[in-house]
Amino acid sequence: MRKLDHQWSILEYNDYFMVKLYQSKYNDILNMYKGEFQQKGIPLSVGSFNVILATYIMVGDTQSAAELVKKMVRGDVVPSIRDFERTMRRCMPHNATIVETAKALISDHGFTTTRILDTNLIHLFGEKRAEDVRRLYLAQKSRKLDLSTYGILLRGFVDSRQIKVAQSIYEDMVNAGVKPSTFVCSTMLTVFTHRRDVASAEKIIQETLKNGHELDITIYTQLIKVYFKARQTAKAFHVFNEIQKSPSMKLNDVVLNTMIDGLVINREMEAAKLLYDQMLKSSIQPDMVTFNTLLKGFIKANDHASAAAVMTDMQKLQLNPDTITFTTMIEAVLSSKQPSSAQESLQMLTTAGMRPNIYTFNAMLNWWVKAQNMREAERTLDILKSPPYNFHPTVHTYTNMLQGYAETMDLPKAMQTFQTMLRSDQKPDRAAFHFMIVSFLRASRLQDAMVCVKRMRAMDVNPTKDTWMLLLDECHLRRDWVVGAEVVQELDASGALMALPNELLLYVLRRYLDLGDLWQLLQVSRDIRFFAMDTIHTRWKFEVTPSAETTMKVQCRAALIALESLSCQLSLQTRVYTLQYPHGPETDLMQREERLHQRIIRGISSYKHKYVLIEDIDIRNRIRSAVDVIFHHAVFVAALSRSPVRLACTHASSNNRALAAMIVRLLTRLDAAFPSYCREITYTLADNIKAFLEYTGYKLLAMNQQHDPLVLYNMVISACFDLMGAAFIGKILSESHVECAVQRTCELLSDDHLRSVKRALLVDLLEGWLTIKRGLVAGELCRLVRLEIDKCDRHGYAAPRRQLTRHYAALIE
DNA sequence: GTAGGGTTAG
Repeated sequence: MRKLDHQWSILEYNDYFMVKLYQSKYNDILNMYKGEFQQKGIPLSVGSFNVILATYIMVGDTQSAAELVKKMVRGDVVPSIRDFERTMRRCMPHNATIVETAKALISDHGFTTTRILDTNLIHLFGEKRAEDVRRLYLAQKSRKLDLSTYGILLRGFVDSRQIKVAQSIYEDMVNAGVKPSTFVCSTMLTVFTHRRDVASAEKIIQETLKNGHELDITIYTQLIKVYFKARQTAKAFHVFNEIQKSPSMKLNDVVLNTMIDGLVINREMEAAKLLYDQMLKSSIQPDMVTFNTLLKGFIKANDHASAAAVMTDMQKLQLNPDTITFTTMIEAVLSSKQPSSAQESLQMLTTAGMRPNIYTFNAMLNWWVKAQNMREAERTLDILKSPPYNFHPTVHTYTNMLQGYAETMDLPKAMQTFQTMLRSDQKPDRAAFHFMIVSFLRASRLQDAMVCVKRMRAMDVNPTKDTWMLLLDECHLRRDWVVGAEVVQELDASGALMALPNELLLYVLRRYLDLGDLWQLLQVSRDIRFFAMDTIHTRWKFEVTPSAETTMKVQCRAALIALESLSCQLSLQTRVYTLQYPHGPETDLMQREERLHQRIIRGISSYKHKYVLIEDIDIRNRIRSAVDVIFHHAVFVAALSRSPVRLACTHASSNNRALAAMIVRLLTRLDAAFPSYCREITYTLADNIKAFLEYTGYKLLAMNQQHDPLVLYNMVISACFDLMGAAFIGKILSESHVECAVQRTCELLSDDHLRSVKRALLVDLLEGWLTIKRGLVAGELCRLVRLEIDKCDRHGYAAPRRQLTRHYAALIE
């Protein structure tokens, strides 16, 4: 192998080491290295370094391995993870663990040197191994890195489209007190442009200037772009003027193209054309970028004459349309030519001498998707994947397909595409997940859509407000509160709830959540307590902040909210089951109801006044306050919970009556719980009804006839009437109490335009409550009510008779 | 190691 008198070059030593390593002859390697190699003072090369390091690892001499790496801190050879892996692929292709060990050694002992760290990062980014870098970074994160290292990291992640990671590394950099260079500034401007974050862009510009760096025209160009993207045209023009005024900068084609594109983005085609005309007359002539930008704008604005004029100008300058031109125009071209197949549409390109790239294919594919022709979209996908193109589908390719399958409701294909996407190592982005979610929702698979959301969030991809909205709307539509609660939970956990625009937050709270849910939120989520309280305040108009005076009321309110939801379940089940309580599935509900009654009773009686003598008075007052709250809840709060939509459905009035019955059961229970305060509840209730009717009178006086707020108003009065009827059946109110109220109501509603309301109320009272129970003596009252109904009829009203239900009388007892 | 144009929901 070795010729006499021939001095080996480093390459020959390399070969020797590598062959020996392949043969696992570690001693030969070490003898040669420690002997002849070092005696002759031959400088280590990358290749031999890798072999020696591998040898130390193989013989278990970690100490020497670490020393070797540390020795490299001074010198020209850089220990590189990438290079080590390359050597190992040749020498030890079957050893899977050695690379990991070497990686750890290099990063532990080498990365303290900026030069070694930087080179490794550049190597890894060069191989598109951003994920590896991210893991390495997390290990280094705790210490302050060199400015150059930050620069490489930021640029690497921006180039691999990991904008979020770049942004968080920049935050680390700022926190470590490292000031930006122009390179970092430029890199971060791309991030801020992407995010439309003007404030951060301006801040980093100031920081860089403060650091004594001179900002060149490239940075200013980027700044122009940020402003345009963030819809701040005036500021963009300001920078443009600064460039023109500055003696150190010279206006060029890139700046002008950026300006034109910015105007196009902002749909300012007049201004864009003006700039373009000036350009034609100036020494800076338009180029392909200029033409493609203008074409995009005119096509988007549906100005085909101007687009054609641009094409003519292009020819005059002897420039030919390129692939980008074609991609820009492809939608317009295909729509006018209406090809019948993928093959045909491709032909149109190739005969024009175009060689499509992946962008072109994606645009073409998307045209078929939009035409809802998935067969041809699939064919396009096949063509782009096969020879002679052999393109790899991108996220956009898959996402376009997903959109098509979502719209054509082809869930199996959508799921299949999603799987293919994951297998091909393409990370689904928010749009991909969005269409998967749409696919599931269209197939009525809310639960699976939810799984998607969770998976999405686990991958650190956040849905936009539109995706959240879609999910919420679907839950709302299907009245699926179980999944709905999960959505709100995820929304809350994602931190997006508070970041949502107020409009959406209030939508969630007002339209989506019931009073019961809001009540939960008061206790569960501190962040949204303020909003929940405000919503309860403005929509349901009652106090929720506990204080010395209100604690009992707030507790009472909580129990009432729970009772309300109980009564809904009850009325649903009584339709199917028995009229009497103690059998069947009702029993459990009744026990829960009893527990809630107990809570209210305890709330009233647990209070001990410090002056024993007046305790008596306090309990009386507290019973009165409790009944006030109960009345308010039954008439105002519950009435507002019944939306007009709910009222229109058949079960609505049955729900209302169930609630009235439930309230009267509670009052009866209270009556029994405080026997020494005989009739206190009756008096308070009667007082409340009286006050309510007076209030109603004033309301009616103030009300504008044209506005007709009676829809809602009618619900409030009818809630009071239901309560009154139920209380009469439950013997909380006497015949004379009801009679007074009826008389007063008839006076209030004597106007012609209110007659229909009046009649409906009276009929409901008579047929829904007064006459449903045998043996109930209400002769006078019934006569009065019938008389009033007759009066209405004589004025020309004959409403259809209602079906009677006798369930509710049974429910009160 | 720095700047400009083409593909995706709502």
